[in-house]
Amino acid sequence: MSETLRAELSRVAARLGADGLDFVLERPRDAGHGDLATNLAMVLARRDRANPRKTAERVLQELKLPPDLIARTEIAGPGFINFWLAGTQLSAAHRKILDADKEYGQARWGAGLKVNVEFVSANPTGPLHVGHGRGAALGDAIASLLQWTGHAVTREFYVNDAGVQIDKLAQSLWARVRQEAGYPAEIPEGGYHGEYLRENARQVLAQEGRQFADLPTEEGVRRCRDLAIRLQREEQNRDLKDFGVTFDVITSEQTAYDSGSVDRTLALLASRGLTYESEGALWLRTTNFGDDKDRVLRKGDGTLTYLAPDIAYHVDKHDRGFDRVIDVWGADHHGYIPRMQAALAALGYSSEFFDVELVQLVRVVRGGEEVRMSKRSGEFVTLRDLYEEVGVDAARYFFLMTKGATPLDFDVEKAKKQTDENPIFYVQMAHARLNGIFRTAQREPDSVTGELDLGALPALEDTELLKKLVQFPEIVDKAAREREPHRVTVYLHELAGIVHGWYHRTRTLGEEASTERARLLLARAARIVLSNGLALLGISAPDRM
RNA sequence: GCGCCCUUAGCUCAAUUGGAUAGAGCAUUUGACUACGGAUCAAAAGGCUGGGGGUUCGAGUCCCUCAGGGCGCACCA
Repeated sequence: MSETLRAELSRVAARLGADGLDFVLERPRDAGHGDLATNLAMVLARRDRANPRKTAERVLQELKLPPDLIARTEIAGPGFINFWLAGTQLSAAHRKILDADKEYGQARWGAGLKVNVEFVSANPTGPLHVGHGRGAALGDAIASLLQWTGHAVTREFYVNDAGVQIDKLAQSLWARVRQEAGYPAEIPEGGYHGEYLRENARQVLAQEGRQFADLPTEEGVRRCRDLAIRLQREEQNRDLKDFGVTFDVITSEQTAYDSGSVDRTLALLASRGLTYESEGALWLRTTNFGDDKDRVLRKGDGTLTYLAPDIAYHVDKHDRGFDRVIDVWGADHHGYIPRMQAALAALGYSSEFFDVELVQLVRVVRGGEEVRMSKRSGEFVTLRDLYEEVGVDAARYFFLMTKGATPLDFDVEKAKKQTDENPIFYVQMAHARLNGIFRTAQREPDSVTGELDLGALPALEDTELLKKLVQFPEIVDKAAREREPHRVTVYLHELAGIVHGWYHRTRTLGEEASTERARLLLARAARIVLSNGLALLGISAPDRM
């Protein structure tokens, strides 16, 4: 509907001698300013150094609008032109909700684009903590948003199963195995002290037999390496699965070494003249591409830095045919972005290819006090601790309430409360209440069909609700473009507020037949939007609570 | 010292990416249950958007500057 209006406004702009003028047509913040508003007259007036309100009058004179599109216009404020949509537009929009049903809110503008969303990618050295949880909720929701807008999405997890931290892990597990078998042993310097490795050690002894602890150190550590990675990965996968997050592809750093992909990438960079030797190390000329210093790929001792396999990994994603690659990283890695961008630019990839979404730190708070320790990990609060206490729905909702770039205080007490202090119940209850209407009426929501008769909806609340529902696709669209799932969360909370108010002040069952039918149609549409929005965020929409 | 992010109501956060009178929830005060779920609703109060300057019809949003907080500044990952 807004496309028609936009086209007509462009035509008028051209006619007034301003072809291709950049103006905005948008839904005003304030409902009192109409359904759509444009600043066209103000932009025109600036160019002509004219009075914007006078210009607005001229625009309105030129504007030819079909009466079934726009019911009313006005000139307001400094020169805005406000439009009120005709009722036929609203009932048509309502029909779209029922027709699309579970797919309402989806769009196709991303069709043909292959997108890789890589998130969590925790080191396999311990349980996932709450920060990973935020990354998981955010990455999963971004992936869903991109799917909803037509993109072909792959959810990917990258395992750093090579490098020194894995050596430490192997040595730590081996030490725990020896301890469990009754031998004196110490966790090495910089090793992992968490309780979970004791559990793993017991598992290993149970699986492999007690004589495992008597292996020569070298062999014991070597076998502990594989065992530790496998056990940690299995646990992480369980934690994620129970959190409602699954991955399409899991890529291992070690595999990149083994397959020669790292060597090929180094050769590729060298063949393009992007590397040089200095002070015994191999450097990448990232400064030519916006980084503030060149970066080491191979250290003086002959081993590779983390950057080398990481570039290889992104080359691999490129070679797999992705048009866009989105990495969700912890904010503490932000300093790493320029060098990765520089490396990929050096390889000639489009600047649109690679993008990073940063997730800021999560502080877990209980009654105003920061919680630092988990019984399990001994160092940090695990993701599982968190969602087992507050529930998966509440955890995901809280993670998606704010944008990832702002630090988050996760208040455990608040998320647990089944009261009005907890926004997740507010939204879910709106859905459950709507369902309650159908339950009381003993009708399936899907059985209420037909055209929405606006004349049978006398209350202001009816129109307010309908207009809010119709905004949903726009919200999804924006959230997907900006990669900001919290826009959906905020919208759902607002919608829930409108649903509660509508429910409280109007009645459905027992009203005059035409009104009852119209309100049931409205309730069905609201139920669809709430349920779709929650589904998008990976949160359940209960029929009763 | 340099770089990035953040700073909005007492608290936790929004604000259609430069739009009109900066909005919600919680907390506070007041009111509403013989009606589809009161886990709700309605109302009041709460703001120099950290301070200062600039850009323009118009700034929470862009630029400069200062202050406070976080995170980076590796031949760690």
